[in-house]
Amino acid sequence: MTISEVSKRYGISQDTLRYYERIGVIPPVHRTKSGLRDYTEEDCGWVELAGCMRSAGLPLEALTEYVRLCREGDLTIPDRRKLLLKQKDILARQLRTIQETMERLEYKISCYDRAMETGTLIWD
Amino acid sequence: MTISEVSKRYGISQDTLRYYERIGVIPPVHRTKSGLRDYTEEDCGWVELAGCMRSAGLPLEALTEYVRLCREGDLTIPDRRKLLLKQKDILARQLRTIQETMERLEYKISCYDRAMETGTLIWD
DNA sequence: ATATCATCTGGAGTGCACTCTAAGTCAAGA
DNA sequence: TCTTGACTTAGAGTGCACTCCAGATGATAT
Repeated sequence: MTISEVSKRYGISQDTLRYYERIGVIPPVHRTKSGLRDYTEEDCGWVELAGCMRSAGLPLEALTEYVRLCREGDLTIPDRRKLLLKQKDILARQLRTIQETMERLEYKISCYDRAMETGTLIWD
Repeated sequence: MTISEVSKRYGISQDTLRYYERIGVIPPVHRTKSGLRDYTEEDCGWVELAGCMRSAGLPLEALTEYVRLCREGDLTIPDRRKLLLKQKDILARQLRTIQETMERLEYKISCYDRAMETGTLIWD
């Protein structure tokens, strides 16, 4: 699979795919004899994981560290588990923050709804 | 209220408070005769709102635009409502993304849990 | 009055995550 | 074979949201 195909498949730019590989967010990608990237399904799996984690806002650093541990072998399984647990906790906190902010927005929107009906803006 | 008190109260650095005011994320803050910032409760309300929206990851641009509309008067109420609705939709999408990523992380963590018990890592 | 600490402004610097550029190599069709 | 378009690298540039700095002024305690 070429880089342009992978780019389209996951909605990640070619530049970003090369960048991710360069800094270790994904492991080195398989190449053709002439040096062109030729993504295997496994390579694609790493791209998809990176895209998933990034879309949730997790930092590239956490991904590079995870990839590093995976490449080091089974002895790092407890460390990998701990790393993922930490990122999950970060997301759980972010989830609550977003929920609170959404409620806040919904309240303000409802005030504007009423204001547009009655012509009077009543606040907080 | 001094800037250092507001900084402590909301966990936002003094530099950031000045920056937010400068670019219009909050309206101009009341000053003492000698030019020092002297936050009223209303000023604090804007700071708190900015902190809330930022903690959820909304861009400063949306906040400056909202503040600009508020300062323009009641005619902008429909625009303000629309703006908040748009930000709420962005958060709703982000919420789903985070939930999906958390499920993904939970699955991987459960695989590692099993691997640490049985000594065998079974994937996807 | 003086020393010390907080605050002020304008502008420069930082970190993150891309994103673009230049100059070169590779591959497929006419 | 030639041309066109995709791909390669290293390195520079961008946008966002701060964050820091220098030099000046204000406020407070001795």
